[in-house]
Amino acid sequence: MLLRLDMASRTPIYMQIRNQVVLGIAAGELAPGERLPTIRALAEQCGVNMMTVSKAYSLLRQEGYITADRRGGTVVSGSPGTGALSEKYAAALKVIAAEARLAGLDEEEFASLCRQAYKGGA
Amino acid sequence: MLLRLDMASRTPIYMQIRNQVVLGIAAGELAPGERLPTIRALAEQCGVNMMTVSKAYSLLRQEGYITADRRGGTVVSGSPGTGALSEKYAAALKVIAAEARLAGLDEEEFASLCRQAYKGGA
Amino acid sequence: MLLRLDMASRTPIYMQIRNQVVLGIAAGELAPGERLPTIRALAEQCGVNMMTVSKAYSLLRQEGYITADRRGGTVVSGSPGTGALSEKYAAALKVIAAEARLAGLDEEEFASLCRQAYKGGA
Amino acid sequence: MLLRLDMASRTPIYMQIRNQVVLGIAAGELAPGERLPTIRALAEQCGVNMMTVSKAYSLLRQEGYITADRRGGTVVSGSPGTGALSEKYAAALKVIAAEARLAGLDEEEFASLCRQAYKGGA
DNA sequence: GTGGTCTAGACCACA
DNA sequence: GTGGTCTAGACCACG
Repeated sequence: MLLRLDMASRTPIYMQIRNQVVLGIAAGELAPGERLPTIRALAEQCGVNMMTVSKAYSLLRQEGYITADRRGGTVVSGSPGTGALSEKYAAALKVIAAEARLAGLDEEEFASLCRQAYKGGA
Repeated sequence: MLLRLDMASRTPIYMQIRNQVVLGIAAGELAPGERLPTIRALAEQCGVNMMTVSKAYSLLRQEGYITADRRGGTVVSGSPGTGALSEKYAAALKVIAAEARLAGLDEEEFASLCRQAYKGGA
Repeated sequence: MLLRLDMASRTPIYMQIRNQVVLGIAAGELAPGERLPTIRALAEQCGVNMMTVSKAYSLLRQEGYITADRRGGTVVSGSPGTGALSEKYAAALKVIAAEARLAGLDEEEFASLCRQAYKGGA
Repeated sequence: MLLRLDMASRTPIYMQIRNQVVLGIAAGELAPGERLPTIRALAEQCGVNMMTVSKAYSLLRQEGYITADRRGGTVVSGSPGTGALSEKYAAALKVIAAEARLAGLDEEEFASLCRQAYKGGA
């Protein structure tokens, strides 16, 4: 599990970390129960401040993707799955679909792209 | 074409305006050649600062969705269509797909959701 | 709305701020739609760091008690009310009830104390 | 008397142990004079560090809920009962009452909830 | 050694 | 001028 951060991106670093952890979990690289790197270790590895990593972990914890075990360490939590995409992501998906339509993709091409994105996390 | 802005959202207002214009174009509510409201009019209608609308228009112009009219107005441009989703949106789609997977949706359900989002802009 | 912080308490400062804002809203001192002090102002007034106040506001926002208006400022949100006490607080209430019982209070005395606490926020 | 510890909770483990002992005493499951498990036994049973259990016992002793037995054991002490809720818990109760009010509960509903919490420890 | 909290600065996007 | 983000330190509670 190696993180790639783009310091020039307008996406906040803590959100980039959060996104890549989510991608890692979805891809199975991070199995439920597996331990994440410590805040300090990840901060050093990425060359960012501890608080930035801490913020990412806090967000992930709040979203239920990970849990902080009081005995030390942070582990991936076996997420139950609500069975539905959150409203926020559904709205984002609509915008992306509009972009795709205006880029000239037809419904099949877009659906294929989406399947590919889904499979990417396998 | 009525804009719905959420002042409490974390998405910047200018981006909300931009997104809704893109959605409007994709849905055919805004046809190529059609004239957009003036910055002043839209700002008043939405109750936001003119600078905010200006920023949205600048972004849309820069992305090629609209073009400055000869007489100072702004019109929807006939989109060329590159035939591919921009890298930025492809990355966002991957994250959304991961969210969907972790929410418990299988590939078919996600693809169906994507088709729906695409059709929504019809 | 004046905040009283106890720097010696083991309750984190950001949580003290959060609690007092909740108490203020419940007491009607902070009406829905009313604007909260800016992070900077409150930080200076309380003699704490901006980030500490920011953390308290973030928590309150996440809990739905306040909303950050993008046009600047933070306002009290008219909370809908779920109609039930969260599990976390229900558990805390059980512990308090046990403490009361062991302190020698009977059911009536405890209920009276609870009513008083409820009315205190009127 | 079986303890249920949540390693993912933000409440420290030693405090969870302390709280459950208090709940156990209030509920009568632990009678005055009754002997508590040894630190070592409880630590093994719960899968936590001995120091953690020791900390909980120290706190309970300091609060007067338990006393050190002559031969090294620990027994539940006959609680004197001060007749009043400690200031700390009164403050916590106020916050909970505020939460309840904002959750939409009226005074009766809250009082009923409190009686229930009190009776729960019967 | 872990995460949690806090400080005293700073820069930036947004409006 | 607002909140959001980040840094480079530090101390503390917990286990």
